[in-house]
Amino acid sequence: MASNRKNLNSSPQPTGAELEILRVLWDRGASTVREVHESFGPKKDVGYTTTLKLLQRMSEKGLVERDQSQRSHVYQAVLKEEPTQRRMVADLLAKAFAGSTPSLVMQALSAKKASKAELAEIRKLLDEMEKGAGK
Amino acid sequence: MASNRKNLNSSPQPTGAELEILRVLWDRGASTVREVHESFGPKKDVGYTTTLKLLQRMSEKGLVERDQSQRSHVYQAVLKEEPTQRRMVADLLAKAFAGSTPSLVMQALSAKKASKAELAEIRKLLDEMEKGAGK
DNA sequence: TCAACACTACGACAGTCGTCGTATATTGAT
DNA sequence: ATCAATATACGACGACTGTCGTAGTGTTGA
Repeated sequence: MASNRKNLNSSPQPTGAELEILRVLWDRGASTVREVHESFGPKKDVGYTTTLKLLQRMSEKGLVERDQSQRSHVYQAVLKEEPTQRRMVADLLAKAFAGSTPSLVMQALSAKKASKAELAEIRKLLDEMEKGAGK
Repeated sequence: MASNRKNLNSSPQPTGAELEILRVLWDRGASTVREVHESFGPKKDVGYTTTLKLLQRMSEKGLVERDQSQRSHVYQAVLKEEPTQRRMVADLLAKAFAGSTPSLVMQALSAKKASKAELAEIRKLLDEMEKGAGK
């Protein structure tokens, strides 16, 4: 029996709801369930125990880590922001864009028009990229 | 009763497996189940009826359309490639990147290094973008 | 001290996903 | 006419998701 052939080594690709929670954890750092839950504000109208359950399951999966030393457990992200984003964008790139980065960038830009400052930032990225990518 | 509040108007966000099928349909145009199935090749080792079922469900959801006039039904994508890609990248942008397009572009570039030609193509995109986005 | 409150644990549920197995119908060649 | 090959239809299953309800337990202020 060669193992469960499902995750375990290759990171677990967070689901939509999990991602929303990770965003909060990435933005505010280690937080209690209550803090995560409240930072969803009036949008995302969902029960407290839902957030709790999600966090507990994420903990089992190893997406977050929890400190149980206080009465209110404190959770923090295990998955790091950039690598996680990279994995997800790479996945989308492969699955939906047949690997074409320019297509993806194009749709990203047309989906949400970037400010001048952002465009400049991207240009700078390209410069650095080109330097590195000699060939 | 104000409707089911679940899809119906806003397109259904294809799942991973559905996306793989859409890719085939986008690339080769209308195809039979067999054609779709075979174009997965030896990778994606899955039964024929799985592909069939997927296509049937996609048809129910309105993601694809089928022509039953032949014995082998012919399926074609209803969802158009670019708008679908745009929706998905917009979604990822919001959920995982807190709306920062430069971050997304950065991770896209570092996930799969682009060729010089591709970098040039992206640059061109930026030029056009900047022209349009006067402010 | 004790009632109101805050937290976690746990189980449940309906819906979706990807995957098949099996039944049935159609076709084409022998 | 029959048989093997090929299609579709359909139901099922286990896993996973997002969502709660409820029970139990610790905390605290009047």
